[in-house]
Amino acid sequence: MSATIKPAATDKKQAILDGALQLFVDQGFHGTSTASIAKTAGVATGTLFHHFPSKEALLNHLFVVVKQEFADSLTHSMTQSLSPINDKEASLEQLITDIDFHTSNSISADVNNAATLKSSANKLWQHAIDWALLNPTKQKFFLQFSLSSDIDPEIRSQAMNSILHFIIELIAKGQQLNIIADFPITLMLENCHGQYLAAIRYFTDNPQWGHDKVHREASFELFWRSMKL
Amino acid sequence: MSATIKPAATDKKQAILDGALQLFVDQGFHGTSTASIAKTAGVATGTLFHHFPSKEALLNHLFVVVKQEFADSLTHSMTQSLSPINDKEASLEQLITDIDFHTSNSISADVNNAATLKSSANKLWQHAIDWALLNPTKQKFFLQFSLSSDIDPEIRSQAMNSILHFIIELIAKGQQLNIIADFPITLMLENCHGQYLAAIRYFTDNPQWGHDKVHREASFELFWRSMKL
DNA sequence: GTCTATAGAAAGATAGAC
DNA sequence: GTCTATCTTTCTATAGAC
Repeated sequence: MSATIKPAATDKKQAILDGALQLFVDQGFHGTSTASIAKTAGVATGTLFHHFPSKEALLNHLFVVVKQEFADSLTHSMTQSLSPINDKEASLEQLITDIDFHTSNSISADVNNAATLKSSANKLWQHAIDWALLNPTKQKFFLQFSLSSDIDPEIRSQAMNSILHFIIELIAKGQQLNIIADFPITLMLENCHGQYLAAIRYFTDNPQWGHDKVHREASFELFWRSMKL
Repeated sequence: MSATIKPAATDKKQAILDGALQLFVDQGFHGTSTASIAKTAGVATGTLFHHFPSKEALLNHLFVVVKQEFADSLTHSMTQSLSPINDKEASLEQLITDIDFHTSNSISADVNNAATLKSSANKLWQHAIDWALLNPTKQKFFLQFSLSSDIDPEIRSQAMNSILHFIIELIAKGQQLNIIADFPITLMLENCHGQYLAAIRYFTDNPQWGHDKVHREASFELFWRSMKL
């Protein structure tokens, strides 16, 4: 339901995940019965418990899947815009390594100044907002369940760290280059996350400004002003 | 009821509210049974439904009470630090009016420059963080239920607007005085809210920095850099 | 106002046929 | 893999004594 083009949910397991996502967002976890999930997905309750051992397992699996989808979208946009030269898969780790050890290279020369780093950060920021606007239900799912006690703590911290890890490293490198302010890094990470959540809440609450250049750029400027040196 | 010293919960209604707050935060709304609330409060289930017509009504009442307590604490701190001269009750509306129409007065002279406005904003920011640190359960309650579909939408928007209204006006006045950047005001409000949530999440997750001057000032600096012109 | 006892509905999960 | 049917537990809310 949420993706633009999809090879039809011949798979009933996917239909269960899709239905659960929508119902969990609308009614909460405990407010949604397994019977209603099965009905929405067009399957029987027995089928749901064939694919997932329990209701909790279904929620945790859904959380990991959606977080991974978001992370993949971000990393994909970064490798596209920052390392189009490399024929091998250009990972974020590689970008960071470039900045760290080869500050006179051609690639890192592109990012080793404030103006270009700001431009790169802007692209990443705008892409993250685009993803939220294209996936409003998944975005609401994050807002509701990222802090929820319904998610297994291990699953949550694991999913969170894997996604935010590359942002931590980027901030650290920006500080070493004297481009990013040198406040405590975990505080800056939390602040970065908080400003992102605020931005997507604003744009989903006010869809008319979602593609307005002034508002989109303003949301990035607010973010960048707090981060830059 | 909520202040530091409390006349003991002789009132069973208050005991129900206290127990519900703790259990809703720990287990979620639908994850908490009315029986467990009554047991925690040391009363019978019949007593709970004598004071509240339904479980939903209990949650909504709790939401309004806690939000109001937070708002009262903020407004009280502002009237103390900004208008100690006035013998009449110094309201926020009055402060804003002072800035607006009497820019050459003695009171408004205190705030009609960037340095003093920054100092006032800092006091407000630090007080808001202190409140969250002194009331960790209520702070978690906000994080979990401010966006939850379990709260009646009318109750929520009413409670939110009444609290954030004076911040909206302060930002608007700061913009008129060319002290605050003139991005769209509702975007700035949402950003302000997001940065506050990020800060209290950081300090509750890392209690060791809760009273560290460097970290506390850093959290304000991050906020102020994005807001100032 | 507060309690005990319970009604009536709905929940998560399972068994077994196909 | 998917279904129907059902078991057992737990839930919200009420009734009525004190």
